[in-house]
Amino acid sequence: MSEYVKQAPEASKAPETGGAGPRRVPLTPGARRALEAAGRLFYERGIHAVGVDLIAAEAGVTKKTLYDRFGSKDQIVVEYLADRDERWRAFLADRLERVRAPRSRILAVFDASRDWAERSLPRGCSMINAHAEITDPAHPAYAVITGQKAWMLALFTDLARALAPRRAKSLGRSLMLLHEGGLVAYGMGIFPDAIDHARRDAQALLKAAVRSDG
Amino acid sequence: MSEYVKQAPEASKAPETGGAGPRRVPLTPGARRALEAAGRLFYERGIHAVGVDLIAAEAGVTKKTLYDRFGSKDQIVVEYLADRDERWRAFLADRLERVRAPRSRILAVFDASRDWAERSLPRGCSMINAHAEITDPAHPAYAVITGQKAWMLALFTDLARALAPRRAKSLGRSLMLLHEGGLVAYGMGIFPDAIDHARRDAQALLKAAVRSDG
DNA sequence: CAAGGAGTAAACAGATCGGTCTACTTTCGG
DNA sequence: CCGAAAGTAGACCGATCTGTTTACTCCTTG
Repeated sequence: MSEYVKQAPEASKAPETGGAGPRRVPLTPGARRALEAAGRLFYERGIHAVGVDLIAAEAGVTKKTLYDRFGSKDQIVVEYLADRDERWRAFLADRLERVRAPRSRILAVFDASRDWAERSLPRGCSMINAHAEITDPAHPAYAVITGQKAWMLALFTDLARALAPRRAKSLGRSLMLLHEGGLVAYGMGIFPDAIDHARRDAQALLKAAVRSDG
Repeated sequence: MSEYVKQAPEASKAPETGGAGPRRVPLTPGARRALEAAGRLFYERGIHAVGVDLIAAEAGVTKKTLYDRFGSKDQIVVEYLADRDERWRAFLADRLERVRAPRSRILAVFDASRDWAERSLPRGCSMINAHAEITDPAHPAYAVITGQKAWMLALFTDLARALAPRRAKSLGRSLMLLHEGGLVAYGMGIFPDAIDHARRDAQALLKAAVRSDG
């Protein structure tokens, strides 16, 4: 892998859709198939374990197309993570739109995570997994990973503010801990229904928080 | 990497020290240095990102010695994880020996994790990280990873039993969630002092659990 | 109709991967 | 004193890795 210099030739335009972050490459049909294949393979087997030749073969695309569109494997990794993040945020936003009560909105995040997790292999959170493989903070994908977690923490904190404003910061962090714990326990198969268990614990936590907040 | 067939030539003896698991190779001076180097490199950079040539060079050992002792890179990975697990259990046992009150013993696990984490790079739990890279359940290291998490869950459940016997199973899982969440949040730098925060949440949880258990 | 964007097919390059091998040296216990 | 264990030094193997290149084919659009 090159030293993070390469971007796709036509990159560095496109409007900001969600959070900040490097790049998005225009998705031609071939690029779209490549990204879909890369996403599946990266998630199932790990990033380092999947080569560009395999991605190209699975996508029914030549390596030239891969490099014409993305410029480097590192950029494919960035697109993979940014794409998953974007999808997750859209999925979650849709779930949250339908719920009004502050307490239910918080629990809806856990429900969304459970449903999201159950629609693919039980391999847990792609950001946590990617963080285990990408150890260099200068890697362009690193910001996507930490940005996703920072966004989730901010979300929990915001949701907590509507429920217990004085304890929002601490409560947000506690919810984050339960949520991350649920994702990991689910991904590693430590015990069954881990995300549901985390949800129940969150529910108890919220009850106590409301009681003790002004 | 070979298909998991290779073990060190002299393997498959040595008494069971801790939990079950595939095997420990006798540690000659060269093998010890190699394992120390491999452990540091694997943890800091990830398993797939570290080659056997680098391990040999950092350990001041030739590749022949590596393969005479371990037989394969896969076996080095197994030794790396089993060694860390063994060390962690010894470290934790020492901490637990000094505490008697059931509630304090549970909190001592969080304290031990915090201290253990702070003595190395903030890269979180080596088992969680390894699980992100080793995706094949047939890999000999997989049992070490899942075995470690199962052991931790059993530990939390046992400790919980002394405090709230009727809720031990559920309480053990809740503690596990907080603990794993703390490890991940710490490893990814999501917010400061994550393990301490998890400890505080565990403390509150224990208070409530005692109140509602027989 | 001409030009350019998107793509296929496939060879190629250089580096690195895990792993093997030969030849020689050092150390130590029976 | 001798043989086995543990090690160094370093060449070597085939496979795979990321990335590049040449030559050609579609298809769309001005």
